[in-house]
Amino acid sequence: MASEAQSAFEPRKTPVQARAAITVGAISEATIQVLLSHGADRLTTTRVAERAGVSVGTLYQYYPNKQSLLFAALEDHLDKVSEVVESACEEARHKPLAEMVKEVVEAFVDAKMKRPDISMALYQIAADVGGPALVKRVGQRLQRALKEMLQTAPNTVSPPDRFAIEIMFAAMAGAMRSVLEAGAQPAVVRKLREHLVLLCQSYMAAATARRP
Amino acid sequence: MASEAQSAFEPRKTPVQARAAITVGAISEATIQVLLSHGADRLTTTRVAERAGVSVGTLYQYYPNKQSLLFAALEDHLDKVSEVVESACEEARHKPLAEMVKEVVEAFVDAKMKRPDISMALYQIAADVGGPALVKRVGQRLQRALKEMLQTAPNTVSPPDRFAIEIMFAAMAGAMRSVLEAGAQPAVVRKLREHLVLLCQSYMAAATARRP
Amino acid sequence: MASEAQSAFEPRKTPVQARAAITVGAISEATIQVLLSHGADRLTTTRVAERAGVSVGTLYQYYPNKQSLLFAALEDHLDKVSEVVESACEEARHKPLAEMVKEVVEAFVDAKMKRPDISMALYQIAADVGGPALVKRVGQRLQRALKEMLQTAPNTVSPPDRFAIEIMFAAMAGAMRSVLEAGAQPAVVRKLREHLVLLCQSYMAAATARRP
Amino acid sequence: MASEAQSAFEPRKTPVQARAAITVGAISEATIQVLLSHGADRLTTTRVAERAGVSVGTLYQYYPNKQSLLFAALEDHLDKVSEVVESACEEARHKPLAEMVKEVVEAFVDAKMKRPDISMALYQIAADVGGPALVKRVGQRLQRALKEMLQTAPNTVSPPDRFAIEIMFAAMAGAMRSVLEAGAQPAVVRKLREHLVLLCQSYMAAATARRP
DNA sequence: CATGAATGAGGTTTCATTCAT
DNA sequence: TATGAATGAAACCTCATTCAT
Repeated sequence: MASEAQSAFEPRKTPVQARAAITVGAISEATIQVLLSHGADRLTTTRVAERAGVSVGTLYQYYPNKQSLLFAALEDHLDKVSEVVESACEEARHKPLAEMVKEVVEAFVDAKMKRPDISMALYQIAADVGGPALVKRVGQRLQRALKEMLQTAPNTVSPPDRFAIEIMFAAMAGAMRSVLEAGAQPAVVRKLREHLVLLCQSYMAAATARRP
Repeated sequence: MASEAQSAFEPRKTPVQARAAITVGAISEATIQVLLSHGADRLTTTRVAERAGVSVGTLYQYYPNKQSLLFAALEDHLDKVSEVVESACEEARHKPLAEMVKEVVEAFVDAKMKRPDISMALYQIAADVGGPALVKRVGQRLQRALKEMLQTAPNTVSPPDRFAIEIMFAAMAGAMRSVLEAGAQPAVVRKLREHLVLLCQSYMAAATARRP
Repeated sequence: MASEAQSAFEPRKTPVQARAAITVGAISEATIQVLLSHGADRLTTTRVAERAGVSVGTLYQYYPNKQSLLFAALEDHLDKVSEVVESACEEARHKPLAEMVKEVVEAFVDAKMKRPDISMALYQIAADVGGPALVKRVGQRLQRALKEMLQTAPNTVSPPDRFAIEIMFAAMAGAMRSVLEAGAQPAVVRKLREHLVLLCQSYMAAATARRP
Repeated sequence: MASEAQSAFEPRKTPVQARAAITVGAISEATIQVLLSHGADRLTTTRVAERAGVSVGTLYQYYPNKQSLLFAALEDHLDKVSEVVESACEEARHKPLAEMVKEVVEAFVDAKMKRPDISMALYQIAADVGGPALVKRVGQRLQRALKEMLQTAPNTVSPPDRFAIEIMFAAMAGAMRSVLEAGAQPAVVRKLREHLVLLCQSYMAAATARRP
């Protein structure tokens, strides 16, 4: 059901020769580079190909159109972040609620802020490329991981519901975006980390029914 | 033929200027309409002019370029929201912290969700048009209002600092964006309102030092 | 019912200013010129615009795409030929059958061979541009004219039926095409004229039931 | 490994050559298939190769370029039709004129209408691929066969001249094309057969000087 | 002032063809 | 010989912006 909506974005062919795999990697890398150095509206397929050291034609052998190229870049990034957060969720199971939240939030912030430039660059294109749909999909994946983790919290009668988790997730994402767009100074990022932990802890605590 | 029947008490607005105001309004309105009906990437200056019932040339007499057109639309929207929130801040002074937060958050949500279509449409263009800078400017205005309000909270040793307010603001914005992009069903919006109140209240409480 | 199938080919706007009318004429003319001088596969929209002394953008103000440009050229030509044949049909009413056929066939040949270069050039594009559909439409118009003329033939019990007329028409067109593609030497064209008259006369006579 | 188990009596075709023949056949077939399923302007060499189950590279080992590919398809078709008509001409020698014409015309119509889809598909490419020249060559071959046949007609002083034959041939071709492009309904094709016989008979009769 | 025709740089995309593996 | 990845010229088309009327 997701595939039909985005078939126009799916990569065109899977490389079978070694050379092809290298080419795809180079194009993918170049997409980010161009996004960073020229900005979203000066990103042209020709420029990306140039930067990747291939011809435009080659680019179009692997991506059916410009959107799919950007879509893939966004997807890659979100997948990486997702994996990190999912791992954190698994690691934190059965720990006290506050601990859980702390570890997951810190993992999220660290993953997103590892390459602030890329994170920011991708905000530029998200709107044009079906970003919201993609974010939603990834969000659901993470929310499931969060939910399962929270169910293992000790001394809990009923953990926060789906919606609370969704809100928390969106709130974090919003705060990070705001900081990124303000320049993401390391000192600020450190404070953000602390504050988001506090914010999420207090919200989760408020949304959880505890055993007396 | 331009100044017939003009009372001496009316503001010194010549018919020409009055017509100009109408034209600007129409263009501004048309910008949103086109954004809604065609999407950001099919918004052309010609189309906007058409929709507004004027010629492109006329459009360019009021806006130096396309960006300024979009920028103005975004600014308008943010200004309206700001005003609402600022009023709420003034009204809520000296009330208990939880009350304060509740009233302001609800005002914010209501203002933003009054025309969900417009809010969403503007997300599409924010990235291309210096949105972040504008949001930052408006954000600072609101944060000042919030800060001043919070300083009047009773039984408080030290109110939340600038950064906490900023985070809270960004978190709210992020959560609202998420709900908007998911379709903004009225029922969901109601739940959002409640949850954001809870989120902000618990966060503000955690970030405030209280008198024992 | 014809318009829906070809809406993509219809001109984009009707010129309202005098300048625009000149422009459209120039583009139309240039289309034929380029077709003659470069051939169908070297006809590019840029080249046509160049030849017309305007920019590509201007061309696209009046024709939504390349096809519509070629379609218009073909339509123009067929319309002109149609008018000539229709007039001939009206003039020839009530004359003896052989006379009728002679006059109409000669009118057709003359109209088509007036600018053999254009006729030939258009064969090149007919296939790509929905030519058959257009030819069919024009054909029906002419067949109606022929039919009405034939009904006025003296000493006739029943004139040739629709199908015979259609065949005759297609046969003439085929023979002319063949001669055009062979170079359309004037001497050959003269012989063609005579032979087509003979062919059509004998076929029509054979397909007509006469009063004894 | 290329020459195992080869009987001394079989033609000196190495397996490699045999495979080549199969490949060429497959490509040729694929060309028509693609023409039918995608249309002339979406026929690409890669697509043809894919359909034939070989790689583009292989295609280019048998055909120096795209044109030659299409040219070969057209030539094949015309050759098949020619053979049929030539046989009919030989069979019909010495029969009465009307009989001759009837048999040849019917053979022609049947040959062309055996695979109406292929006939139509080839119209699409004829213009781009030197069709006229090819048609002329094939036409001359058939006209010679027709002429020789007509010279054997009994009770004839002078048979129709070259030009009359050419015209008749082109007229038939035109009429068939028209019917094909209108859909080639079987019932229509049957009527076409009858009418073309009539048309050609009456024209040939008119163009022949008979013994009194 | 308004109009809308004209501009043209520049973007996306295709596809015949080549050649290293 | 077969493969299919790579090439890149060249086509189509858009749209922000200008300026004569």
